[in-house]
Amino acid sequence: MPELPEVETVVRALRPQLVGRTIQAVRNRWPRHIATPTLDELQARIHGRTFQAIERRAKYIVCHLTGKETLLFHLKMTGHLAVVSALLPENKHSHTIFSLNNDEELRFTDPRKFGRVYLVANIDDLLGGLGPEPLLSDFTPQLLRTRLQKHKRAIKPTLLDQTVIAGIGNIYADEALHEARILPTRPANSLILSELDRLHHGIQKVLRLGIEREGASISQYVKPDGTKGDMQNAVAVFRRTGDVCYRCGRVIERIILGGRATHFCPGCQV
DNA sequence: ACCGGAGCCTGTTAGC
DNA sequence: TGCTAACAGGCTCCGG
Repeated sequence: MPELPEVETVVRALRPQLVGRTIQAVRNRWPRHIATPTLDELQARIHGRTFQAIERRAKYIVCHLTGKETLLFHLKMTGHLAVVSALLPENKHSHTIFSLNNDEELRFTDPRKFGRVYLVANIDDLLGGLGPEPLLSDFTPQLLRTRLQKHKRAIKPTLLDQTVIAGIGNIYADEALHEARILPTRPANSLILSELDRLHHGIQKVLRLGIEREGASISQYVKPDGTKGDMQNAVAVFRRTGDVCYRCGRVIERIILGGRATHFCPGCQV
């Protein structure tokens, strides 16, 4: 399930393969894969454009093209992007394929069909409502406090709200709360200053660890080259239900919170 | 304004 | 063992 570290890993892999390449054609075998505009308009607007820069914003992959167009991808649950030889046999779930000017193709494959392609002239239309990037310097404990004070619902689903903080998903929310020793059921606006400091530190620590380990290959996620990340071997609580906490020895529990599986240690998270 | 739940999807897993 | 039903969850939309 690609979250900030997984998407960052994908961006870092794709960047040297795509920057400077020109899109010659687009093929699509499932029209709803393209969220905006229509397939016809996408093809008309994208033909002949060159990748100038590729970056990540929240869980979006943002490709700046010549002509002030921006191509974006969201992998959602099972999306996979890779640059491969045009001779490689196609996967039946490769819904949208971009032919490049070097006998390679950028293929967006997604069995679950949650992922989407966007082409926009103004990225703020799509990204304007997102919360701050948790690894940038302007994300301070004070900013975290300001963002969380507005919400009285549980801290775990609040961390998943992309308008509050951008990029955190189910794995890293559970991991950050464990790192910070905070129960996921705590109301977001109930955290005291010392807890906010720990949570700020915990969020950054687990996200940086996830990037360093090139993502968590839990369920479907693999890197663009098809190999696994390593973060699944470094989680403290996620899907460790029934195992002992490395920090205090109590048994990890699993509850449903905000409709999401939530893993925590009842011994050291309060 | 805020919040919880449904819906989107299909491969994988759990349970009978 | 083999089948079916439940589950997985990021995000948007809708209704309370």
